[in-house]
This record gives sequence, structure tokens and C-alpha cells, in this order.
Amino acid sequence: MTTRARVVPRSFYARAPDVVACELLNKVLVGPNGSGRIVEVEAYDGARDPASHAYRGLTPRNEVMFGRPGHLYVYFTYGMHWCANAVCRDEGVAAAVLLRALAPIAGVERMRAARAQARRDRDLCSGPAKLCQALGIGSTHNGADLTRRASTVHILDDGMAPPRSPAVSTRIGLSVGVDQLWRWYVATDDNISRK
DNA sequence: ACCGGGATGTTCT
DNA sequence: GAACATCCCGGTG
Repeated sequence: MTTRARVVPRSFYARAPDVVACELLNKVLVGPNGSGRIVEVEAYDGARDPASHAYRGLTPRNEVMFGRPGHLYVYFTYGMHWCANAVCRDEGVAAAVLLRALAPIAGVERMRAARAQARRDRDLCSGPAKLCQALGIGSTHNGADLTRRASTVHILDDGMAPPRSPAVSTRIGLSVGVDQLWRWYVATDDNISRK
């Protein structure tokens, strides 16, 4: 990482989640344990998306999704896993991008310690709950401001452009909204949760 | 490689 | 009481 890396500004996030998702590819997520390049994402659009946590309106859990763009929405699922999203669109409109996989950059030793089960380094961040465990992201980071370098969790642009033609697929692990092609990933990367 | 089941607890019906 | 934006392990081929 060079000094030319800068935080992604709030205006970037204040757009539709499918647009934000595509452009988050190849940006850098920084967390407590290190950093990684974002290589897989999914879009969730509360207003018209039955798979979105915000589809049925505001609740204590999804409150952050309704807030300002550029913040982190962290939720707990399956009794043991944390997952992290970048909040999109204007305040009052719920939308988010689920961060699904990273290519590790810095702090790999700490990530290995945080994910002792991982047999290979490509298993460290190859899933939405894996990357949170690897980077040390949890409930205390819900609502974190991703646009501030001082924030424990933030996102940097180090100059690498998003892929011109990312791979596209349906989203993973859903029982509704299964037909939307709202998953994007860097086709050539080894750290993808699933082909 | 692929597939099936269990872990584990919050959230919402 | 069911569902859940998941992961891991142990089976089989």
C-alpha cells in the first residue's frame, strides 16, 4: 500500500447498490487485523428486494442500513457468524453491498491466527463470515464510518481500477430474490467463495 | 471433487 | 417455532 491510497468518499456510496458493488471490486478493506482487496460483492436493495434485511422495514438490527451511506452494517447470522456490508443510497433509503471475499494484503499472520481452521491462505477471506473473522470485524464495528481513515474499519482506493468486465451471478445462500444477477466477482482471483 | 448434516443463537412470525 | 445474506467436517466416488 502506498501513500497515494485515499479513503473512498461518501459520494461514492450514495448511489444504487449494484453500481456501488461493481465499483467496490479492487478497492481495499482495512480492519483491525489487516487489509485485503475486495474481490467479491453482492447488492441488496431494500425497497424492491425481498432478500434484503430491510425489505420489511426498519428494525433495531437493520437500522444502520437506513442511515447515511458510507457506513458499515454488521449483522450476526447462523448463531455464530458476522457479516459486513457497505451502506449505500441516501439517508432514509436502505441499501447495502455485502462484502463476500478479499484477497489478503497486510496482516496475514494475524488473519491466520484469527482463523486457525483455514488450511490455506486462500481460505482466510473467501466468504462473508470468513473475512470478518480474519480481519477481526464484529458487532462493535456496526455503524463504523468507512470514509474516515481514523475509523477502525475503512475502505481505500489505492489506484487499482475495478475490472472492466467482472464475473456476474445470482446471489448465494438465499431462498427469495434468487433470480437477480446481483453478485459480482473478480473472475481470475483465487479467493472467491464459490465459482 | 461433491454432497449432507450439525453447530449455534438472534430475529422475527 | 422457524428462518437464517454461513462454515466446517466427514462421508463417498
